[in-house]
Amino acid sequence: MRWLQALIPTTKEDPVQAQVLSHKLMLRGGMIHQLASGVYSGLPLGTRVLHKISAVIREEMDGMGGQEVILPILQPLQLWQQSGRVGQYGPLLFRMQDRKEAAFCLGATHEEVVACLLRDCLRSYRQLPLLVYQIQTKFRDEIRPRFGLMRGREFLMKDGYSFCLDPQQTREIYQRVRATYERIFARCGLKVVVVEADSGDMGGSSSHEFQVPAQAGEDVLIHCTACGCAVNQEVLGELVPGDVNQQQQQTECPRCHQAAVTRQRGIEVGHIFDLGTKYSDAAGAVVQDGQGKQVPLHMASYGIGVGRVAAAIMEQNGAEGRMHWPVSVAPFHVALIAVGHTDRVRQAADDLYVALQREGVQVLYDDRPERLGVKFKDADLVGCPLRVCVGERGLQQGVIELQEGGEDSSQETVPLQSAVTHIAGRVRTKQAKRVLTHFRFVHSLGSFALGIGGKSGAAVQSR
RNA sequence: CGGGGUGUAGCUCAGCUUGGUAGAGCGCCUGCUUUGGGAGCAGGAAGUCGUAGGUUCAAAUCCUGCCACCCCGACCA
Repeated sequence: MRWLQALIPTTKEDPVQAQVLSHKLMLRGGMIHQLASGVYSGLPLGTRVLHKISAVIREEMDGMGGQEVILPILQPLQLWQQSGRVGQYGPLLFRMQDRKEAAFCLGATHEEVVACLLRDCLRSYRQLPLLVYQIQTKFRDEIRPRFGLMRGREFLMKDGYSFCLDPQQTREIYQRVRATYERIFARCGLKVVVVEADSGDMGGSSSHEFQVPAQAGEDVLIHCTACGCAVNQEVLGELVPGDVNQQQQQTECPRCHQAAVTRQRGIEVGHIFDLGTKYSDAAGAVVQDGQGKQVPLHMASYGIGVGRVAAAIMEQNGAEGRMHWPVSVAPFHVALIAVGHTDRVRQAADDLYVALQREGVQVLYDDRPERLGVKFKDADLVGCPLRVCVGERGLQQGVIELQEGGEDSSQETVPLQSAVTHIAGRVRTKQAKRVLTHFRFVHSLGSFALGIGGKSGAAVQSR
């Protein structure tokens, strides 16, 4: 993308509305634009990041046998009445009526909808375990939207739902999704901790949150080095005394009562729930098992806040006026900067821009007639993993300059002739590192869960 | 929903106390000079002062209602 004509409205100053780092960076970097409280437009850069994160999620979910679907955003309110969630969840729902004055709401989550879907469309227990997911905008009339994409009233979420024959099968899938989630976040360059959580209005027996430790986090995480428990403070039903902002301070563990508790703030980027049969019962979602008996489907649900992941990455990898994206989710691989305005520089930069793209490298080419300082400051904000400068000074020696993202990375020179292969190679290496760390293979859910290939039906029956 | 705060140009703000009909910096447009970390000079475009009403000869300024946004609490991906 050529910067001159791109919609990237960077700003020199922090917008007043933003308090936390990720929000400031997103606004200053021209990634998002606020329309109303908790409602944002995604500008080209922000949209690209959300797409990249979504792509990682899709790869991993598909890789473990998940099937992507698109569930309706427009939902009959009646569904929520049947599941009994209008009560607690009610105020969070955006409601509306159709022309016949029938009550509808916008999808805040899809347990009800997907339970109905499976009730009608599941043909045989042989299809189980089944995992469907979608990546879609969710609507919640939050009491207090804040911090940009961290808590919006309209936000992009990946929600997944598994259906099993029994609790045991659900536990297996649950554990596998948990492992998949850890891979997803690792590929996004995030350090996460998994904590026990409160399942809240969602219902069900057990739930875990994926928390990114960060000052800007809205949750407080408790970790006990003695008993090993890691929980969200809200689970304990009591406040652990002391100052959250003093990480080193150790207090008594509410579980094992040893003074070995550390606490930190966290951003909840994912949450998984073992739901039992709550929604299946409400929807009448049953299946005939191997003995011909009607049994309710056992359900679990799995969420990831896509925008929140982006915000969390920025909290972890950003600084004032500066971002550094991991290649996997960066808006562009390379920021290409034309230094100076001579014909020779322009020609060389133009050529490099075209050649790199031909090699599959995603390039943000700053071709604006701006001064260098302006281009560098903006490049700092956008935070591409690699920065390439083409300038008169280098061209005289037949080289361009290459720099890794990040604050104090050193600069190296690369001969112009080998620049394309060198840069493309560097991008591939950075990507490969992640792929190798997270090696995986595609297989069906059933065969994995049962530890054998093929005859999943028979195996379920023998259980 | 309770408590606090803010609404004036695309952005950050001054002007309001003491009413007299709107300003600065940044950004944007034109020209010249600059050009290796947010340039200089000259010229220019841009605002129903959140909104509705009231007081007044006269309201950005005083009064009342409403709305929006931000911050602190409950909520969540």
